[in-house]
Amino acid sequence: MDKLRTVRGVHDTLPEVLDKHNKVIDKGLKISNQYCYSQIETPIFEFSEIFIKPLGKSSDIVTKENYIFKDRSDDELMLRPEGTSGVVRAFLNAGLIQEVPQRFSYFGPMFRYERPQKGRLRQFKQFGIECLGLSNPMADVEVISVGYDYLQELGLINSLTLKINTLGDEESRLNYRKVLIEYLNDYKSNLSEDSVKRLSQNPLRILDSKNQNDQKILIKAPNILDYLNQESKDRFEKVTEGLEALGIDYYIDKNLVRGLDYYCHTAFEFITEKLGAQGTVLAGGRYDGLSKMLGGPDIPGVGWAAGVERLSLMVESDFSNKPDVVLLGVSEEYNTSLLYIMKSLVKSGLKVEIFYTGSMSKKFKRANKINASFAIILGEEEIKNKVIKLKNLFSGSEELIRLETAIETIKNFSNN
RNA sequence: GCGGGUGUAGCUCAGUUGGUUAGAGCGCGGGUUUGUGGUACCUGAGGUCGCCGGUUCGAAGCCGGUCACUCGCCCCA
Repeated sequence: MDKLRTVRGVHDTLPEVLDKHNKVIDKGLKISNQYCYSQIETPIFEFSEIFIKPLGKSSDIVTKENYIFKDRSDDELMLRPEGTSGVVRAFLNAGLIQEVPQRFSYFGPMFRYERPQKGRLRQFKQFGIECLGLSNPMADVEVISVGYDYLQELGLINSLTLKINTLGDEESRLNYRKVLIEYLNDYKSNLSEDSVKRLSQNPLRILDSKNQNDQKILIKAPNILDYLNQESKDRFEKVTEGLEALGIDYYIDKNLVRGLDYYCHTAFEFITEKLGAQGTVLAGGRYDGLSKMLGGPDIPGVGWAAGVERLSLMVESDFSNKPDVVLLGVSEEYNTSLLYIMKSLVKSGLKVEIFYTGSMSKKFKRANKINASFAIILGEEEIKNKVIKLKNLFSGSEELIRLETAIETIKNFSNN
């Protein structure tokens, strides 16, 4: 039995759960399509630089969560840990910079070698959108708005809150970084071990430390919003004004920083209390530098990604695969005829299941169990008279009628 | 990668201070009903007690390791 298991953090998805995933994805495709985002699909692995350069060499995703391997041509490849880099690479590759803006949606599996938890898997699905070629702050608002509508459509918006922040442009960030380091250096001996490490590598990430002592120190830390240059400040104001104009509630979390190098300006997260430690359900931001990091021209972009499994955990399921009609023969010798009948029913658009084995009693019990509405019964009498017996499983009434008549009856019923 | 919890039948769980053939409910199979269901009753199958090792006359229960899940940290969707 032991060898039959899946590898750690990688799960089978059984029909009932997969149905939820698909609904989550379908809603995303539908909403984003209305906003004229077109679906794109990119490979689940790429040359590893495609991810390493934009995400940052020191990022956790690259240093300890990567699935990097060499193929038989000795190329260093990486299973994708996120979708944005691949989409931008594909966009550049296809020469679509001639026609900006471009709006894309995508979904598919991502891979991160992390310690599994509820809502955190090593193979998980993301649905995301990317808007490329627009530096206008209204594009940020548009993208957040698509996310908002999406979560609303899923019926989840009331259990979520939107946090936003700005990381500013490069100049603002460098200025802020300098004062932050100066401030934190005074408390270096009191900071958590992780934060001391980050002080030299990626000081901004100290801001979202959950360590209580770190938090205390951070209360009086300089605020990034005070170190934005005029341009970055104006930009952020336009974004928040835009959200207000659309009636999208948000709160500014000055400590919200994204872990990936490619982010700048707007960063946002929709979070919930309902999933424990993995509360981020949809998150993204602006990544104007990404295209250049990949070796392309300077193309601005904004986007977000949503965790399909996490959203599914919050979504109600009404999965069923119940047939409109079940077919059962008095004995096994009628199964061939039933298969023939099945074809006509399927062609009429009905869902059908045949019960091949068991006694009549067993077959009816099974029909009840799966909640079928009708049964078509075939036996000696029916064959002789070239009819079928149609039984309404709710009322219990039966009639001997022609197959065509039965199809009409069933169709009328299931259309109501 | 770090720390805590859990691991008995397909599912939810009992299993008394270590002591014969490890239990229940639900579900599953067969039957009461050889052309008729949802109820009821009868009956059957299914467990190397996560895995490996140790302690013991004897381990599902104690000890060590390991694997998986879970909660938190880290990080993120």
